[in-house]
This record gives sequence, structure tokens and C-alpha cells, in this order.
Amino acid sequence: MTTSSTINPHSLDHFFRGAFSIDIVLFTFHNGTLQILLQEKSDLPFEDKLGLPGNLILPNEDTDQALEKLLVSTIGTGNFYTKQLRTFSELGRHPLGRIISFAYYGLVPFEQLTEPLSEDLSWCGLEDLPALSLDHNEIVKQVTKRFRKGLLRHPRVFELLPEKFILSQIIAIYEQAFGRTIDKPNFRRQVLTSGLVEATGEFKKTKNSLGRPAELYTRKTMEKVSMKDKIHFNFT
Amino acid sequence: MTTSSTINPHSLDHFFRGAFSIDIVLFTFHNGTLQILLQEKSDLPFEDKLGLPGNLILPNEDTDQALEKLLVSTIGTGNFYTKQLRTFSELGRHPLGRIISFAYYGLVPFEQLTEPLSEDLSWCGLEDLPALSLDHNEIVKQVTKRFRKGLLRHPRVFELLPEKFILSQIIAIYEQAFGRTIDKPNFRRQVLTSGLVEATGEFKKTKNSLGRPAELYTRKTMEKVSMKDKIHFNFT
DNA sequence: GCAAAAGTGTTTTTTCTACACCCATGG
DNA sequence: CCATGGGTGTAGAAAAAACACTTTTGC
Repeated sequence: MTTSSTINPHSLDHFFRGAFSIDIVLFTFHNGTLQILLQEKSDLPFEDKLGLPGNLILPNEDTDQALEKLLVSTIGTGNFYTKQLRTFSELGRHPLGRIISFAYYGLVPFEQLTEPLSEDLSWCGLEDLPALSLDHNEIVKQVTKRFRKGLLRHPRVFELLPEKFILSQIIAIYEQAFGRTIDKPNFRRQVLTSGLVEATGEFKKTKNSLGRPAELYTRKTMEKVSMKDKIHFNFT
Repeated sequence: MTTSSTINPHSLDHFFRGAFSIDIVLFTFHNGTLQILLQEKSDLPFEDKLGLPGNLILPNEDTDQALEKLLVSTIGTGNFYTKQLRTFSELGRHPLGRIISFAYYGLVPFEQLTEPLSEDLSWCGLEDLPALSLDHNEIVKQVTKRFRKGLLRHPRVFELLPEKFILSQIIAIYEQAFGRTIDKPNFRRQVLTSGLVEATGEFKKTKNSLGRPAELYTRKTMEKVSMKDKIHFNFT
């Protein structure tokens, strides 16, 4: 930014009236379902009591610091994939004043969550979202869209999976995120030839599941990701 | 956003100390070169005098309103493609206080600019960028990255071209944006089979140029863009 | 005629897609 | 031995890449 030449630097105080907040859409994959974390809002008179976990940012606080604090206070750890997506800044989006919100999204393997969730928090299937407070439904919608893009273009799935996973978990995440079925054999081959995945030789402990046991895979650690940068004139 | 339960609503004033600004990276294509608009900063004691066009946002102003105002005051029109990309919010990024900046990018066909630029504004080749004030070099870098993505996945090129253009202009933009050569015959076919482009039957007025005159094309107006949404496990 | 830029044709290679089929397990 | 989910094979279609070649202009 900069000040335009029409602005008197001595009256700048006038501009410093805004507040910042963060909100996070936290995805996880559990019991074969994509879910996001919701929080019950008790402290302010919102119409809809459920919303995204969020917090105001202190004047001397960085957004990433505020995020870390929020995550630790909700699910106990900030140690997973997060990304700031965009800012929601519409006038009047918040009843308390001019508050712009940094929307983050996060991906946690469910297995990594050790502490039980506190009373006010709950996981909610992406398909079963209720009406949320403020503009949070809109935020979820947009973040989900980006999450889908991320799945197509980056190895984001792995951030949702435990260290060892089976290929059908990957397929399930894609099928749910895109709401369609996928040809298993072909998709499987795509995953394998992507070079991002490595067989372990171990097999899924067959508890109460039917069928042939599936092999467990890990994410392959690569020194150098083969950044293919073909230039397509080919849009989505 | 929301307030966490530890925050007393009566002390909220404490949070309302921030200011907002916008900055824009405005691309154009002229004389076979991709260029961005820079502005000389005279009003504040920045080390580097050149920076992105930008402005503080009034407390009761929307970001898009502020953008429109900025564009009209610089290049005379806000009537072209713009998109808000992300927010730069690092503490200490601005000497005057906590100012977070909404970074926009814009694409203008050079031919659409009628008024001459004022003294403090100038176009600068993407390759020849000097050191800019504040974190503006970083902003340009990130915006350029997104511009490249946009070129790959959306029909963004056309926002840089005049109504009638020749195919080698498209190729030149891609070659420059990605810093590599492209096989002309194949790329040409990709453009044509994309269905986004239509021959006019007219040919480039041959002024002082060599070679065979190129046919002029227009962007094809389509009722329905064929949204192909293949699911690839195939990353960039 | 020659150079330069525009534009066409064709062959090879690679990548998708569809779908038939085999494997290992529990009941 | 059958249902269920895991996994392999393969043939045809489509898309991408490579590159030789033709066309139209100015000089």
C-alpha cells in the first residue's frame, strides 16, 4: 500500500479504526467421511450459534501467531498443514464494527488428534452443514472450493491421511470432495505413477472389514519433486 | 471471525487500531513486452521511491470501492479485469503503523488506455523491475506467480489483448510469462481447438513488419463455456 | 530470390478411458 | 463357495510433442 498524495499524514489516525480476526475451516477425514470443525458461539448474541473457530487478532499480533494460538486452544496442536486463503472484508459483515477476517484452511489427520474435543467443538460432515453465524457459510463454501483445487493440483490429500494409509482412502477423499465416482483401477494407477507414494509391504489389520486386505502405503519422501510445468492452453 | 470466550466485549476498542490499504499490480502487454505499472512515491520518506499504485482505505469504504477510486485516479478507468489476490499483513511492513494491504492484480489491454499517464506513473518491463518501496517487490513476485497460474487455467490472456489480435501475440505473452520458448505450431492448434477464439477474416495491417501478414482473431463469445472437470492426480 | 514471419501436415509417443478379469479374505 | 473389497491387464481413443514443409509478404 501507500498513501496517495492527497492524504495528509497528520490525519492518519482517522484510518486506524479497523479490527482483524481469523477464522479457520479445519478439514479432517474420519470414518470414511470428510468433516470440518465447528464451534458453538455462546458469548455474543448471534442468531446462529454454530460457526467456525475464530478469534480476534491483537494489535501487536501476527496473523500466524493468532492462528497458532487459536489452534492450540481448540484442538491442542498447530502442527499440521494450514494456509491463509483470503480475507473477508465486506462492510457490515460483523455487528461489532469494521472487522475483517483472514480465512484459513487446515488439514489434519484425524489420528493425530489426541485430546478429546471440548464441549463447544464438534466435527460436522461437509454435506450436513447447518446454518452458521455471520458469513461463515460463505467462507466454508469458498474454502471448500479452494480445497478441491488443492486436491487437483497439489499433494494435499496426504495432509489428511495418517502416516500409513491405503489407496482406497485417497480415492474416497476425492470421490467425496468432488461428489462423483471415480474409476478405481485407473485412479489407483495415477496415484502410483505420480511417484508420491511408496508401498510399505504391510497390510491393513483386518478388523471387521470384508474383502482382501489392502496394502499400506506411505508418502514418498523426495529430494526433488519433479515440477512438471507444461504449458497448456486448456482451462478448467 | 468471532470473539473467543476469553474476550470481554466491553474492551473491544482495544482491537480497533488497524488500517487497511490496497495495492495493485497492473499488467499490460505493449510492444511485445509484459509490463507493470509503477508509481513514484513523493509524499513519504521511503527509501525506494518507486512502488505499486496504492491507497489507504477509508473506514467506511469497501475494498472494491477503494480500488475503483485508485484506478480512475491513475489510469483513468476501472473498466477491466481485476482480482483481489491476498492480503499482506506482516507486523512492521509499514512504518506508519499496523496497515494491512489488499493486493490486487489487474490486466489491461494497452490499447484501451486513452489518457496519457501522469508524471509519477510509468510502465516497467517485468524483467527490469527496480527495488520497490516497502514489501512491494514481494507483492509483485507473488502476484506474478498467480498471474502465471491464471494463464494456465483461465482465459486470462484475452484481458491483455485488444479486441482484435493475432495468435503470435498470445504466444509471446505465454513465452514471456513463463520464460521459455513454445512450439508455435502446436500451441497455435491448442488455441484454436480451445474454442475460445474466432477468425475475423481480416489481416494485420502490415506497417513495417516482415513476413506474411497474420490473420486477426477475436475472442469467441460463448453461451456456455465447456467446464471440463477431469480429476487428475497430477500436480504442477 | 531470399529472409522472415505465418500457417499446415504428418508421424510418433504418451496419456486417458473403459472394462474384463484375477486375488485374498471372512462367513 | 460366495460376496466383498483389493488389485492387474489390456486394447482403443485421444491428446501431446516433434518437426518437416508450405505460404505470403518486403526488400
